Amino acid sequence: MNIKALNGFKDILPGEVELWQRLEAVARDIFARFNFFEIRLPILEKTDLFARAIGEATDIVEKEMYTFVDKQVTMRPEATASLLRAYIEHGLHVQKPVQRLFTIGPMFRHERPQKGRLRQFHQMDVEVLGSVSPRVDAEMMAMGAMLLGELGLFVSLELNSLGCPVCRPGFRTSLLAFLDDRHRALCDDCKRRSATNPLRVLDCKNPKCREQVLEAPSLQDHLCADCADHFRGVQEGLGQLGVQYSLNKFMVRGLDYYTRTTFEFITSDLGAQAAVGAGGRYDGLVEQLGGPSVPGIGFALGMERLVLLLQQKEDKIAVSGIDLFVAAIGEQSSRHAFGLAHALRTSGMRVAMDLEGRSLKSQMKQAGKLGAAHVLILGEDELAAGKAVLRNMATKQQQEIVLQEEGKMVQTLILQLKSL
RNA sequence: GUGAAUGUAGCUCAGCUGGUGGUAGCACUUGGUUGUGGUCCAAGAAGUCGUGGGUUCGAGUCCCAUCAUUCACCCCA
Repeated sequence: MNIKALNGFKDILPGEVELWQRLEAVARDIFARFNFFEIRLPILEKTDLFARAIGEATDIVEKEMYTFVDKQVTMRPEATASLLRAYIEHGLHVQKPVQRLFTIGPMFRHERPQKGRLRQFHQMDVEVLGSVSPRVDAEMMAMGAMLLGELGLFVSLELNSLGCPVCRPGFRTSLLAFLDDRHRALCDDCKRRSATNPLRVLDCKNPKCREQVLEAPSLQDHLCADCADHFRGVQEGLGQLGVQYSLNKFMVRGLDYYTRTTFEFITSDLGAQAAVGAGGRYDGLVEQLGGPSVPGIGFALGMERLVLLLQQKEDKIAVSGIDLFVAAIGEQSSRHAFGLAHALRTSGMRVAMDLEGRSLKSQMKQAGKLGAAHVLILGEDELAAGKAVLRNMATKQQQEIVLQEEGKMVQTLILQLKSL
């Protein structure tokens, strides 16, 4: 019986995990600069939460959720629903009129895995609740762009406005009329979509549909006065902050809750999984979930996809080395070194030693691989003479050190490591 | 859920029209240096050739099934 990880579930091993740590460190730094606070959320929620937030008719809810049917609970397929549930449950709108929150963690969707798409994947999710200001929208995108920029990634930003419950029905009607005229020319999926979710036809990848849809009415032309004002404000803000973007009238969202601003960070380097980050405004959602009437906007970054891009850059991540390797020869020395290494670690140093009784040569090799700055060699001869040899691995300089009682020895070594 | 490709050492891969599993690279262990790393050299260890059937004197190689992986569709971050 050979047990392997589940299809679509991955181990992140040493060597790759450093990239994840760097990604998270950069992200946390930038989120802090923009005054966002972390919130940690459970992975399991009532199934109903996702059905109501994401939309009963979406693919995610219809066929991709990991649900314990008997318990009516589901492993979260995205973060926004859980975050809003917590926001409402704890009355966060009362504590602050505008809440800026982020969360980082695994999400679960039962899809067929492929490049940049796993069944357990990780997102960094950022949300602002309580503001309708178009500057917030612009700021969110600027923050995303800054994050990607500081990671050294070149990703483009696409922007659209989906309108609101006031203007979208009108657009829908004219879109439906347009699609009806060309029903025959559409692919089978789009024939179905015309009935269920006509907006989706706009971003069908089938070339035939794309051609048909080129002349389709544009959402941007059907916005009501308020939405048009808002959309103008967003673009003005982006311009002021120097964020590069392009308008894409065909971009719609797969989740039902989006209104007005939607955007995607897109790369051409990941095959079919072009979106490394996406989000938008969801002004009615909090209320729809039983909370106060509070507007919101958020976006999520796909961490696997960002890590793939970082790997493609092939920047070598310097593995942070250790301070000291204690090399001992013989049982007596090894016993002495065992205690000394522990004392050094207690005082805050990164220390390694070999516990397998290997040759000095082998121990030196290990020290080299671990990136040890120094090696303390404790041989039988040295021990007998009450001494040890300290070697600087970079300069190859060595110097003798008189062995002392452990506490003093630690002090001496800390000083010597700086000077040698 | 649909389609295609691929499964040989821990990893990356050779292995032609069936004839004893590789002086292959990386990684690992040991040695060259009786006690000194990164380079170099040598040796060593490591495999039910995904699994199960079939064809054949003989299958890693051909056929069937099955499982897994990958890419794409779909969907999405």
